[in-house]
Parts: sequence; C-alpha cells; structure tokens
Amino acid sequence: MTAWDGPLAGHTTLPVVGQAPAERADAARNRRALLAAAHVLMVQCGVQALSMDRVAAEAGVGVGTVYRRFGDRAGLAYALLDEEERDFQEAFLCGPPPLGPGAPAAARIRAFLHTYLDRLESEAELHALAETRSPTARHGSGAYRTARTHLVTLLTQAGAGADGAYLADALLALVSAGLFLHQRRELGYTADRVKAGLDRLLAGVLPEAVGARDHGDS
Amino acid sequence: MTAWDGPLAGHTTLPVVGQAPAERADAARNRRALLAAAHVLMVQCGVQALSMDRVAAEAGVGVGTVYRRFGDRAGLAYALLDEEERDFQEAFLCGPPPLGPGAPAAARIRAFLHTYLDRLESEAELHALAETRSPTARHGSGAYRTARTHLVTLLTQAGAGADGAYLADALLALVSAGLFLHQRRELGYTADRVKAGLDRLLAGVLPEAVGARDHGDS
DNA sequence: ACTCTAATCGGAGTCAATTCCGTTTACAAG
DNA sequence: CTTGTAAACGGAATTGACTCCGATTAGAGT
Repeated sequence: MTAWDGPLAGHTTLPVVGQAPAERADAARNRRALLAAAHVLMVQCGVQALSMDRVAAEAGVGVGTVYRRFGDRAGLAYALLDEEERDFQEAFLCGPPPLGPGAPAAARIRAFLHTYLDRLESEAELHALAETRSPTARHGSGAYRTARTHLVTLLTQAGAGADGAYLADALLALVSAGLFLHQRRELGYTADRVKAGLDRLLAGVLPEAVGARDHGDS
Repeated sequence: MTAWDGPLAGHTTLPVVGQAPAERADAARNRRALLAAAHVLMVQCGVQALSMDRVAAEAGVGVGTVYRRFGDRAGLAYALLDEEERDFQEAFLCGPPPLGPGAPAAARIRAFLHTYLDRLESEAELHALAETRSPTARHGSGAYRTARTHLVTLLTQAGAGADGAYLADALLALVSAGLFLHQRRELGYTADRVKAGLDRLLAGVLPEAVGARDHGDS
C-alpha cells in the first residue's frame, strides 16, 4: 500500500542512520541477475514485456524471488531507474550549478524541472510504469519525497512565499510521466514546448526573473 | 488503447451528429442492473470491491456483458460518475456564473477548478479508479477532453497569452485524483488549503485579479 | 406470425500480478 | 567442522482483468 520497504529499498532514498542488515550473497547475485534480465527484456521487447514471470524465468529464478527483491512491478521499474536516479540526486544536491548549489534558487528550480523532463524523455515508459503502482503510488516513493523536499527548500529560498509545500507537489505534477506522454505523444508537443510552458508557469510563481541562461536547452 | 467507444460511450462527451443505433431493450435493462449493482457494491464494500466478476454476479449477468457495456474497469467507473459529470458539464457550459457564462473568464476558470476539486472531494476513489486505465488514460477520456477544451477557451478569453493548450493540461494536472488524494490523505491538507494553493498559481498565470467572490468557498 | 440479421449473452479460457508456505541455504557463533 | 536460525528460494495457488466465440434473442421487415 505504501512504498516498498524490503531489502535495500532505501537505495534511492537519502542514506539512513542504522545500516541495513546487509544483503546475503545469493540475494545480491539474484538481484543482479534479475536487473540484467529485466534490462535485456526491456531493450529487446519494450517495457510492456516486463512481466514478473518473464523476468524471473529469464533470470533463472522463481517469481517469489522477484517479489522479495522488488516488491512489485513498479518496484522493479524503480530499481531499473535507480542508477540514473542516484546520479540525478547527486547532481541536484551537490553537483555544479545551475542544478546544484551555487546558482540562485529560482534558476535551480528551473534546471531541476528541465532535467526532470530530460529524464522522462529518455525513459518515459519506465517512469510511467513506476508511477503505476496505484493512483497515489508515485507520491510515496523515496525518489518523489526526495525531489519534493528539495523543491520545498528551493522554493523557500527563492522567496516563493506562502505554501511552498503545495507548490512543490504542483510542480512535480507538471512533470509526471503520464502528462509527459500525453503531451509528447498524443498532442505532439516538442520537448521545448513543454519546457516553455513550464517556464511560463514558473515565471508566474517565482518573484525573480526565470528567463536567461540555463543548462543547455531551449 | 484509447477511450472506450462501445455502446452509448458518448454519454459524457458532447453530443455527436448521427444518432447512435439506439440501445436494445435487453441491453438497457442490463446496463441499469449493472450500474445499480455496482453502486450498491461501492456503497457497501468500497470502490476496491468493484471487481468486474463481482458486479456481474451481483447483477445476475455474465462478465462478458459487463465488458460489452463498459469496456473495462475504468469505463465502469466513468459510467458511475456519468450523471454527476453531465451535471458538471451543463453547469460550466450553460449554468449560472461564475461557473457558467456571464462571469469574467478568469473567474470562470477559478470556479471551474474549485468545483472540480469539490467533485473529487465526494468521489475521489472513483475518480482515481477512472484515471487508472493506464498512465495516459485520463487524458483520452471524453470528460477530460471536454474539460480541456473548455479551459483552453476560457484561458484564451482571459488573455492568458501564449500556449493556452499547455496551460489547460497543466491546470488539470493540478486537479488529478492521484494528487488530490495525496494532498488530502497523506499530507492532511484541508480542502481550502488545496484551493488556496491553486489560486496562488492561477494568480501568477492570469493577468486580471483572481481573488474576490466565488461560488461559495474559501 | 415468420424470418433474418445484427446485437447481445454468458461463462469458460487466457494471462499476468501477487500471495503463500514448505524447503533450502548462507553465514555467524560455538 | 557442526549447528541454529534468519533470510532466501521456488513455484503452485489464488485473484481478478480481459478475451473469445458459440448460443440466444430483440426487433425490423415481410
């Protein structure tokens, strides 16, 4: 009902105090085998072909094992996105500006959202799958909470005024995989058009100017 | 892959030219029986208990019949919301201001979104179910397209400037059932806080003031 | 009333997610 | 090396969405 909290679930979340019980050797092996199998399946047959049975068979383990490792289908999707997710987190937490510290908060917010869209660009299907757990699923994931916290901080710094918490969720709603796919595939928007629309909204919310230089697009 | 287009699928959509082949008597009877059964099940056991098999059994028909009528689970959810949806459409298309014609476009947009939230308030679970078809499902439904078109019109009238189309989807993303449930249940926001946040964003996007009187809240 | 045809039915069948639980195994302690 | 136990395993069983298709039947035409 909430985010998967099984073995090594914390990967994508900020490090916690007490260290986890340490993964057993066979478990680690199976995790690797499963992720590899899933990745191959995805590349060869598309995200849609990522069925738990299929992945298990391909990796040569029982289905039960897939569930113990990843909790459910969405959990598997999150795991497949984990490496990229960690790079992203590192980038906005301590990478170079404008995504990381050093740039004005408003610019960082913009960079954050644009980068988020870039990530959707390359793995939209997988992100969509990850958001599929339940209607509210997305909001419970570690990745979401981290992003949300980050935005709340930046919004406060940027002087967005009242209810930064609301605003953070609102901004993240604008970069959901579902909406993104709708815009890019059904409506045929270009990536730049989506970013421009986002900037427009941002400009209405943040006091300082949001235009000007960024991290390489639009 | 797209919205269900079976018998009487157009209910919730704007009226079309050629009239549908007219529903057969037995089909109509079963539709009523199914909706009644579904409603009872929902009231007694919650939305989660709305399984196609269960509804079919309760109504005394075969599962195949449920699928012919509603296409899929989400379609059944839409059907259950249909009456309310039609009232809503009538209200914003030709009802009294500020929702209907007569009020300034900006005020109508605000009223539209607030009313949308009020609807979520009473049937969030069902709306969430209806949005569950697939990640992009929501955006393909007749109800969504109608709302979207309406917003685009109003945004243009309100002088929202560039890319009203983007803005329409963005605003609708802020009133998705998933986000709403997250805000109300997980974060514990009050309905007014959600509306206030929305107003805040609206104020940044629409030229004219958005404050002042409305249709009875906040 | 009879016939024809398309719309409807029903429910067994298929497919994939998720759960359960008895069995096996890694590995830390003795 | 032996043992004890928590963790991991596998895969049958369950569940529910959705598909298929042969059997029925409403209702227009005659």
